[in-house]
Amino acid sequence: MTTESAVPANRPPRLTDVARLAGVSVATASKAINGRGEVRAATRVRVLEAAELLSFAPNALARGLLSGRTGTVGLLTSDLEGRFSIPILMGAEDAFGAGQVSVFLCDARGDAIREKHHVQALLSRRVDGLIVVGSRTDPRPPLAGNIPVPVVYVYAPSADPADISITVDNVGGGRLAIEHLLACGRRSIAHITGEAGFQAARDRAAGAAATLAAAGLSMVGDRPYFGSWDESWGRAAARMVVEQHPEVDGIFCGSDQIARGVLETLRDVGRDVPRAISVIGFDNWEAIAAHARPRVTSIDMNLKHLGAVAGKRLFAAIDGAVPSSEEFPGRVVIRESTLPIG
Amino acid sequence: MTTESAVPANRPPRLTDVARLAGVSVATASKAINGRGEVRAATRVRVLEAAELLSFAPNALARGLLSGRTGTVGLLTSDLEGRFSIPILMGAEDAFGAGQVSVFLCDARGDAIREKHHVQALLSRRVDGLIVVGSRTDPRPPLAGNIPVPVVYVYAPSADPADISITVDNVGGGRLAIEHLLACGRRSIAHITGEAGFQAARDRAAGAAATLAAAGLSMVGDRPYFGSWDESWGRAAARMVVEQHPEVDGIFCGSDQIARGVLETLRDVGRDVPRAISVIGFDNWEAIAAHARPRVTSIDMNLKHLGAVAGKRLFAAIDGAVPSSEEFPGRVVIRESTLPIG
DNA sequence: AACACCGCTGAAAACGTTTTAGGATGTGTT
DNA sequence: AACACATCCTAAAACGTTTTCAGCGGTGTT
Repeated sequence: MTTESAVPANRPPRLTDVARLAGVSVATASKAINGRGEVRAATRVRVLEAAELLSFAPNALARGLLSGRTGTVGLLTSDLEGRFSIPILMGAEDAFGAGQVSVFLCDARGDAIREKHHVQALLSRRVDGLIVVGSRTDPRPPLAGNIPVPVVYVYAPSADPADISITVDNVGGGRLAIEHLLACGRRSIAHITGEAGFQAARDRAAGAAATLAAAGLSMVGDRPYFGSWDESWGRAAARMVVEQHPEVDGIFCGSDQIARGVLETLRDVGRDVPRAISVIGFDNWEAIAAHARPRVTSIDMNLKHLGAVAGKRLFAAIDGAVPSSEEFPGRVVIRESTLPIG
Repeated sequence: MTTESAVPANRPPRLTDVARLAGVSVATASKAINGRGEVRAATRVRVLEAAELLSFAPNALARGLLSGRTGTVGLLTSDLEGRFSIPILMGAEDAFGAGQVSVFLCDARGDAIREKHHVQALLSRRVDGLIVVGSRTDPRPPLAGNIPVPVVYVYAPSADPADISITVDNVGGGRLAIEHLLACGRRSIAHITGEAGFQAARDRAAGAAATLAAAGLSMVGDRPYFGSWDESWGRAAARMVVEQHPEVDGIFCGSDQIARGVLETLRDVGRDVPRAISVIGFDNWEAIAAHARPRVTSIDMNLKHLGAVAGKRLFAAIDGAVPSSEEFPGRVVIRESTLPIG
């Protein structure tokens, strides 16, 4: 009962252990495992078997130290709670998942100090690149200091147009929403949305206004109803709209929460959705939109796709390419609160 | 205009650069920067100034390779979309944030293969420990293979009682909900909840039943109404309950979504909440509970705290301690759907 | 003036891998 | 039999840091 000579004590196996077990040098073992260099087939098999037996996993630190590449990416988000970051984060993880890349997650909480600190930590760990995820579409200041690795900004673009930003086309989103309401035969359309301080609110409103104008129409009330993003504003604003403009037959809401509030009021005042009036939301937040009564048609911003694209662009940049910024359209997810004609 | 001799080309500065600029050896520079060993005050200052000037950040790979500690933790979640993982994840990040630890995020999507793959990747990067976050409270199989670092399971406990699991006391949560309804003077209480296949549903129901029994009462309908976790089940079940048991004056819902559905039905049938009947939800999902009309009292599971505790216990385990499993109580967040007496 | 001692600094080894350059072995050619 | 040449393998250097140990100069003691 002698102790198996090549089995290491109580530590992860090293390449040395594999080499010893296979009866070759570490250099040969390395080449066999990585499929590089000239190694005889029989030798390669022997090494691979040894590695398998010890369940050897190469030390990524040593490898990274030598090669300069760590196979590691920093993901800097500004609000982990927010529901915008998560799908983006998932998309990015997807883009990496298949390969050999792992993601460092950091939440800066929208705090510049914390952000700087996290960037430091990430750089000292020699990440190959950074993805910066924002929670609103207003441009954000670019990362401070000179960052020695590629950076891709998602959702919230960098204020510096020279940076790579992957964003949502909110103007187009507003257009899509109005086009859908028009396709439903609606002609008296109001727009109830969130805080005017948000670029997203202004962009969507601009897209909506332009599309209505192109159809020879104007917004009910002549301007968007800016307020807050939540249900109570939807309830209050809807009440105003139906009282002041009883002819309204379509409402474009800046968020699904607003849409739910709007639906509630319409129900209270006896307006039938979608027969008498159509309602469309924004964000396609499943939990909110898909469980209302009736279920809410909404604009989906394809955030997961956005994240995936960001991941791919970052890869490209790491490999030396110079990707440019991109803006992606949303799509209409039709549910029961709108009734397309035909 | 000679090139500053100590300024490196176009690469991150190394300790060598700092040492050269300060006119000392790398050994001394290292000691000065880390506050270790005997370094004369004047020398230390000179080194620190040089480091500052070059904005030197030590290469964590090299450091980790030597010390065996990477200051890195793996966070393995099974559903990033789910709203349970996120607060936990935030709490854990908080627990680490202040220190020198960074978090590797991986989403296994509930897929065992992918999970194994991610664990491999994390181990090859020599994480110091692992946190495994589940999305439902049913025990999960422990990580396969022998993991050479400490592991802490959160929310979903490991099926192996020898592992460290940090969980929510769902039985206690059921008790809290019923106690609150009793404190509101309610005596005819129904329980509408999600799928019976979920341990969480069964635990909460058990806690509720026990508490009612201790008060000499029984559940309206004599058993919980198991169904699904969403609003439509809340609507349907509430209709059944008020028709078959018109005496009902309190409803404990297994989720805030169910509670919203229940509220809608009660409104439709003209039952006044909270005067004629009290409703309490579970999860305290802000977006759902805090925007209903009336706003929903709910049980909060303190998930963020759970994550923070998991982080701390992992630290302790890394430092050689042997923490044990812990179960944490929830708390009642009172809103408008219940009206406490007095 | 010789000695011990203290405070500070530097040379070198170590962590585990990849890569380069060169060595050993064997095969075919003259 | 000597040579050129593949083929396969190994020794050693390198990545950037921390740590150990020895050395060096200066100070106080005898």
